Amino acid sequence: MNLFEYDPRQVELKWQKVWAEHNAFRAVEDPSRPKYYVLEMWPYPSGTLHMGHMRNYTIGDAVARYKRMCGLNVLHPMGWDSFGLPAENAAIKSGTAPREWTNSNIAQMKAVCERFGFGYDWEREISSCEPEYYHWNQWLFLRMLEKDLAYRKRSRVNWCPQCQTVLANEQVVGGCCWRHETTTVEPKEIEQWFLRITHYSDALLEGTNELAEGWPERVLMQQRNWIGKSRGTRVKFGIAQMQGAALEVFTTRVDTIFGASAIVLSAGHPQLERLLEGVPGRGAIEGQLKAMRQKSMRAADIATAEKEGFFTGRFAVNPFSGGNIPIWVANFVLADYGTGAVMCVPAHDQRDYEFAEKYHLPIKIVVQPINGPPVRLDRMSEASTEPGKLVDSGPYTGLTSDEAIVRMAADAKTKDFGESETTYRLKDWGISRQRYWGTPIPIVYCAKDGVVAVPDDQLPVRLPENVKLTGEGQSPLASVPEFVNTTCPKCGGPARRETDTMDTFVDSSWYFYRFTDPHDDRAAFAKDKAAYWFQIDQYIGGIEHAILHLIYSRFFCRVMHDLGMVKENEPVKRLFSQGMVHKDGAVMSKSKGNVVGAMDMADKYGCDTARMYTLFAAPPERDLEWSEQGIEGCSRFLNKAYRLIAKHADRIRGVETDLSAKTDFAVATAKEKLLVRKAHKTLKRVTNDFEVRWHFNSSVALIMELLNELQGQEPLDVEVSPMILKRVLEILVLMLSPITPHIAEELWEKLGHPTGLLNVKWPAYREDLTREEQVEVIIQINGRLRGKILVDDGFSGDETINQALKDPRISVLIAGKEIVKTIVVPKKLVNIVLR
RNA sequence: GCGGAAGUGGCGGAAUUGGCAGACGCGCCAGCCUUAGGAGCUGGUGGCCGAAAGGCCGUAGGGGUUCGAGUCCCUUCUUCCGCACCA
Repeated sequence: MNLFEYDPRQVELKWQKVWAEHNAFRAVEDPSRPKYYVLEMWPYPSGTLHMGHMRNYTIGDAVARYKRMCGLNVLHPMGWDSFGLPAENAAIKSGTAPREWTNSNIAQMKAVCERFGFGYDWEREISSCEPEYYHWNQWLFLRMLEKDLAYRKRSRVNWCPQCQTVLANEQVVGGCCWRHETTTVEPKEIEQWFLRITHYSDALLEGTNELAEGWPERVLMQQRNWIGKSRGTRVKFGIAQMQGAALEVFTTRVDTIFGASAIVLSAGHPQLERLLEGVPGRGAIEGQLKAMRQKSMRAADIATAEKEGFFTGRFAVNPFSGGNIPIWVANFVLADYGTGAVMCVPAHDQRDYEFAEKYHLPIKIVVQPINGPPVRLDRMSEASTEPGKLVDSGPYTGLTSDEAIVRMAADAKTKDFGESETTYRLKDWGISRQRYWGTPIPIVYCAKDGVVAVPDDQLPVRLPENVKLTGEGQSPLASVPEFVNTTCPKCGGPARRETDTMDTFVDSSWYFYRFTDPHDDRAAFAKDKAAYWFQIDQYIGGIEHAILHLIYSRFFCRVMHDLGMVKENEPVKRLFSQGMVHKDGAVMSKSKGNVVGAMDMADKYGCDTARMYTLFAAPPERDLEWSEQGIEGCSRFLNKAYRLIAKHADRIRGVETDLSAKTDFAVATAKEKLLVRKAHKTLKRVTNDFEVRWHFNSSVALIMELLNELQGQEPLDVEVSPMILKRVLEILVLMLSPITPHIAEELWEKLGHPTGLLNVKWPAYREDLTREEQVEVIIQINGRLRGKILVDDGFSGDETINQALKDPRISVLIAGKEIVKTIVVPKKLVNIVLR
């Protein structure tokens, strides 16, 4: 083989073998060393991987390798989020058992990860569909049950007719299934298991402030939005001619209650049936109600739908004013927020205003601005929503909105018709799924003892294999008698197992803890191991998990904290969301048919090239357009680097270098100084890119520049000592090593280091070696570039100005003009302001 | 509608703290080498004027602050993302 020819495949296999032999990426707890836990979100094993998937892991691996070089004890594990619908769907379609299908996909994906040389500690590999893992899902569920954080209730759920299962609120997007965007979610009433995430509503909200330093603002914003905390007042309205009956409304603006001209209920309000009893014209009203309920199904146009409503025939009594106002039903009131009923104050709420205009409800102004002209009914074209001073509001007239809200809530409380209240949009997390391929919920139903938890020593409740999957009807497990029929742990009598399985988001809510102690068969994880590795120093994943996965994970962390299992309140210190990979202008995806296969790229260019291009094509947070021509550039670069080092290898191989030794610049040639400065300047900026900026695209560009400089200074065996050349090339190779680790190892060896890169430190740049003896200073006249001069590095401002004024070109331009002032930025520029 | 991010050559992008706009790469042009090139090497490549030196214009549009603005402020437009009757 030609020694000057770079053969990626051969180089990559060679070094992957060496790493494997040395267990190079095994992480071991070591309290004497600082740790660094870097994690990419574990993937669902869907089969082959394309370059869109690889970006995440490439970023993570570069960071892990860099941190390792900096001397940190790095934990960088990988596992498989291997429960979930696709395996089951594949089974229905092709008859392959879900476990078989899943494990074959895992094998494929692992092969890609290995092919790309990602430095994972494979001894810590976990897979959520294995009983060794889901055992602890069940165990955690039982702990939550004990703490009343898991409970069962009959409730209306979001049912996806395609998935044939229940969806969490988070899995409903615009009224449709998150996985079937054209399938409208239907409401259905069934018994469900819930996790009481709302117990932590405030904690999770408060926690976002603590995360502000390390998490992207938009993720925190989405989470705050999702929690949707709102302070207001709950007020009970009596109902005319119905003794003892009452309707509750929730409002943030109780100060406007004297302006209420109706109570408006959602079409799904539970009290509607009762209200309509004995109302004249009931039949017609129920017809309207039915029509509205059907219409509200069509979720797509809920947002844009015009406000519609009808009068129920009943009146409510305003507890503050004693006045009677009509009770309406309208499509713009949400059933599952607040109390599902609102007071309609047209003058001070835009929606109410529009509604009142349409149905000619009275509009009464009860709040006037503190500053500015008063609002007048005859000039009103929209609601006046600003707080102000109350008018026409009985005993509260004259108070400010803020004062009134406090006073009214207190009065309502005293007179027992309301109180101040905080509501959240966040709902408890329904985890029951009528599916097979998930964690069995460890519960038994006994005729005598009712709902009974499976005792810890009977865990895991194993998912039976060889289950016939049809995709129809209810939970597949219900049709497996060996599974369903069991004995009650309490009384020993016959009992039935719960046949629903857990939402797979349960699996991913705590998996990162399992990585700290992946094979523990007595506990989910050992407390001291988790304590050593946690928090996750850097978590990397797609923005699509901004709400679901990340808020559930935060919830689980808090639960485990309260169970005394972990120290921290938040599992993830820093979160990074990488951009998506596009091809031909669209996100790379199997369904769009624009995927670039990861293995194909590794075969064609080598994985180092593919990794490098992934980092080079765009900064990591931005979307990246994959270009076949673009990757060629990286391929060329690595070839050039290889050739250059191979060419000079003989001359420098045996030379001793010491990267920390002081270079004696006094005897250095101009060429040597130039190369050393370029190397250290590059090193300084690349270090900064890795430490703070995370702009690996710029790191790659800088390394390319350094190579260009080396090439430009050929012949490098003239006026460059072997020692200096070797040192510069070493810096180049070390900077490459987190990005393109295989070729870096190979080149490191060529430079005369037989023991590999695994224990080599990231080089420290030396500030003194980045400095030039002379610096170029630009000269501006009136802010326009008019010349450049070289000045000594140590020059003062005055000396610089003097030299600038002496410059022949400048002196011509300023001749005969008056210098108003000069601005000097040392080592950068002089600006001479004329006239 | 509300909130957020962004807009720089033919393309991906660089410019770290208000200080040489376009680094680096792709593409393109010219040359060298070669039996050959989807290899390698050298040079050029924002627009306009000019033989050149050089000049003018230029970071979505308009305005402002400043000696100096891609960067800060105001405003308009466009794109992407999030929320979308949350009472």
